[in-house]
Amino acid sequence: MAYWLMKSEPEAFGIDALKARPRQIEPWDGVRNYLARNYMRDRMNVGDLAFMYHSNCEEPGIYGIMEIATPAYPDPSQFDRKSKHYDAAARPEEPRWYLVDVRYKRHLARPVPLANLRAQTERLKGFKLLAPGSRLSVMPVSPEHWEFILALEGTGSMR
DNA sequence: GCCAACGTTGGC
DNA sequence: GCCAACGTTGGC
Repeated sequence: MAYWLMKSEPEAFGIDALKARPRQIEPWDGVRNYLARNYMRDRMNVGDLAFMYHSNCEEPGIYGIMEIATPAYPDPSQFDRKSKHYDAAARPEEPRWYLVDVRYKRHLARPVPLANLRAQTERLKGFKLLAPGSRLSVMPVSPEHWEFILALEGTGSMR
């Protein structure tokens, strides 16, 4: 089993919205970055776990845990002219963008803010989220980093 | 194939 | 709202 981190803007779709879905499942659509796509399409498996990271908000950080609920399949929004994720270059017989469905697992008891992650330069060495200028919206998390971040969950502010 | 221009991301 | 970093586009 592998671990992941997936970013979302909570104003658009956050952990609360995922929990509120009827089956607590949602397609993770709109990813338009090739590396992020490749992670979903080629390396994710059903049952993998992912942190939900909230970006572009008052307190960026990790807020919840999701489970990968489906294998990757073509993102329907690429073919939808009315979608803001529409891609005129994508054709059904040759899809360009893929997604997975995610299922709500739980909220973190206490969110782990980005600032707290940044303070852990030693233990989180190599974590892609903390790489300068990193904007990847889907990235792998090593088992060691996953466990360490979960250990931060209950600790509140690290300051 | 280079690279400048452009659009987007996302912390602050 | 600012702006730095990054990915993509398109002219040449």
